[in-house]
Amino acid sequence: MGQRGRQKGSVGVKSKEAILLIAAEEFAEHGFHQTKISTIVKRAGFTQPSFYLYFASKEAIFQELVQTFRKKLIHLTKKSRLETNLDKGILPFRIAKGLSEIFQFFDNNRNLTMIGFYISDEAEEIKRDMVKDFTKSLQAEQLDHYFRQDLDMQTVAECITGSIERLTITKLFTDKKNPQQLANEIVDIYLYGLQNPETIY
Amino acid sequence: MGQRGRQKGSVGVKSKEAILLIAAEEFAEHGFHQTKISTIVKRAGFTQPSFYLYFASKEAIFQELVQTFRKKLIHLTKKSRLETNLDKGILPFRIAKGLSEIFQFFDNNRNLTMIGFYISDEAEEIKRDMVKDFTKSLQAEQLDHYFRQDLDMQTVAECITGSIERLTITKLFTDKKNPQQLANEIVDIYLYGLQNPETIY
Amino acid sequence: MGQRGRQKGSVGVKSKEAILLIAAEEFAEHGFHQTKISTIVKRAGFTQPSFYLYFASKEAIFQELVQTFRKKLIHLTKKSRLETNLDKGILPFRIAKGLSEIFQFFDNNRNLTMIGFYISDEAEEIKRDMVKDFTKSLQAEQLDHYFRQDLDMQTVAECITGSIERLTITKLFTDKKNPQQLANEIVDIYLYGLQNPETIY
Amino acid sequence: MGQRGRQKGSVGVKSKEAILLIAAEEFAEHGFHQTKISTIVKRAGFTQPSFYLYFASKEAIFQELVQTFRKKLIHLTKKSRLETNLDKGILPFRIAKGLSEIFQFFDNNRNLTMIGFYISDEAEEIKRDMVKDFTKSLQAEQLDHYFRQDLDMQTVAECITGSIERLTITKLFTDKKNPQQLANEIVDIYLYGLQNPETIY
DNA sequence: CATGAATGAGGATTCATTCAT
DNA sequence: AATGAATGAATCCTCATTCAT
Repeated sequence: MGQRGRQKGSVGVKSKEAILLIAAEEFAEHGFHQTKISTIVKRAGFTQPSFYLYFASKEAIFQELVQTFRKKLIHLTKKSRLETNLDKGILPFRIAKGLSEIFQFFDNNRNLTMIGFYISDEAEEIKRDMVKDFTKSLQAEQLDHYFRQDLDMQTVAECITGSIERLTITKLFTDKKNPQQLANEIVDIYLYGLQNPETIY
Repeated sequence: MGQRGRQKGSVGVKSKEAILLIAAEEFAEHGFHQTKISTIVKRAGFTQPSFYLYFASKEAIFQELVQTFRKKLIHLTKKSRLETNLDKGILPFRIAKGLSEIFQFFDNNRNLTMIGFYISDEAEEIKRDMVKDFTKSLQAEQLDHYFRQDLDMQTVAECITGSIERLTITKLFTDKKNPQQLANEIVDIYLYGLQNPETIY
Repeated sequence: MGQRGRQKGSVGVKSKEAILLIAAEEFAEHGFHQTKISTIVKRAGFTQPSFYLYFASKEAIFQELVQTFRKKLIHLTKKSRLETNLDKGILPFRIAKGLSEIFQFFDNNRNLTMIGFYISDEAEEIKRDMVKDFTKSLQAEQLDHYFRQDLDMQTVAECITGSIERLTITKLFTDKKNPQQLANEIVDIYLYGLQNPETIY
Repeated sequence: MGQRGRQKGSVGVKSKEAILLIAAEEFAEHGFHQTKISTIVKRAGFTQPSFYLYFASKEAIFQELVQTFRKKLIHLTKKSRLETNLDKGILPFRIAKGLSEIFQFFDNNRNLTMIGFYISDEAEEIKRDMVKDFTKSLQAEQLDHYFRQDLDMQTVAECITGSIERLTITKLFTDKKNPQQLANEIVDIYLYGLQNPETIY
């Protein structure tokens, strides 16, 4: 049991990765319950027992995909923060870059994103982490008086996260807009608001 | 079969509603696949065949709940539009009222909302309708120069919808904020943006 | 789950009993692991799901059989003790009667005995209880000086239990000797020993 | 296939014996069906195919262990008989010695005994042989008038075998009594019986 | 209006065993 | 002498659904 998945040869590694790849497709398209191991395995050119050579259960492979997504996302966040510290660019550009990277990452990992950000039970937790992260950044800028003092930055973070969530599905994954565009638009909307500055009330 | 659902007797109606109520709870909490008819029926104090007296299948009862949600939401939207036309109040207030009513509706119909807005396959379509609706309103105000001319109002509508989606789950259903508060905050954020107006770059 | 097996109608009860009966045969003949639910159910004229209408699992039905055996055996023991107290007959006769009843019970419940006394994991425990019971009786007689003072009555009880175990398989279940005969022989052997009283060393 | 088991190299022999040793442990503890080749092989530090280098199947290795037990037991019996013939000691001592040797053998080969005497299908046959052996000896002594004439010596042999069976499990393998003690007690019980010789009825 | 009883169809998982190297 | 990789063949179990009453 603990032995599972510790193959050393390259053939086994490849088989495992082939299964993971197809599993990601299946889970992304059909969700957890409607995805059948038999289908995954058949598509990968194996028989059912082979699956259990590499994964302990259906839950296990799903978790592996979720964790992969999560780790990559965390890595992205960390990297982003480091760069941010060094970066001397102006604020909107910096924010846009961060968002753009997220969209880019989602775009490059569509199946994984579907699984980790939408389908899995951990999706909520993952988003919570994202919100936490956003909140911290936003609050920092708020302290620096870049942002309005009267806003609840956690609510703002939730809003932005929700916007990302939606735009990813409706614009990014439908190939209607690219990561950069989406990032720019979000920044534009959230930074300056809808109100026409020329209109006076 | 053609007979199904045409019960007129009050006993049957009550039974059906009891089942619907519990089904909503179960679907909302466990999702479609993990909800078992046996559980619903047991909780409602019936036996399995009784279920099929009122609903053609598991899909059917789920659909019935989704449609109930959808109709109510459409009704809300229509009512809102009618009132809006008559309403002569200033814009932010009017928008906030519309949002508040949505949140209020979600709050009053938590299980139904979970099902129709989050769990069902139609959720996407329902949100699309909501986005369409928002887009129309936003574009109207844009034409009236209340809103900035350079914004893609469909994207804005997606953003707002995503924000509602998230805040409903994280703030409304956790009883952290009430409908009015959430509506006000959204309006505040989207209308005026994050940028501190006093800070000049 | 907790509901399983609580059928009220007589048909269900009969079905359950039919399954139990055949299951006893199968388990007795093939042991736990080699007994297949599919076989039991097929022989009983049902399909697999019906099995789970009455029993939670393969383990569950096996346990039910074991417990039935155990309860019956305990009941026998208790009854035997009560009668013993009233009985004023001479000792050997009383012992023989008790043993005879055990053999009779085993003979009347061959499959159940195979399961509870030989196959199940609880067999050891059941025998331990039997040994405990015998030990108590034997020690009582020892205190009354009917039996030799220098014997470890627990060992004697183990010996008798082992003898019963073996004779049941080799003589009783092969129809070579009947319960009464076996009981008498055991009494004769254990009470008076092998040694020829006429031979002097 | 024809090659199997004919290894001459010392490495192979050692590997085979290592596997046999561990297999004995596993079979003794978990029985035939619950013992997994994968476990045996893992514990022995090999991979599954290596197993089939030495044994044709799971049944085969089990049989090998059973046969080892059986041969050793037969050897013991033969030796015992030879010695017996030469032995001029008095009867009870001789019998006790024989029993003691059996218990000693069981004690020295616990796993093998569990397998051959309790778990295997051949256990019955092996016990039958033991009974046959005992019967012959007992009948010889009966002819010599050392034992009572009115006893069915085969039944006695069954009883003794059952007693051995039980005491081995409950007293010997639990380290509560040693081979010599057990042998003496059995002789004492079976030879002289339970009845208090001083009590007259 | 309601139920006791039963099932069709499928899906995850296990394990002994083998092939190619 | 040994192994990485793979599989055939089962087996338990679940759940929506239906039939006869």
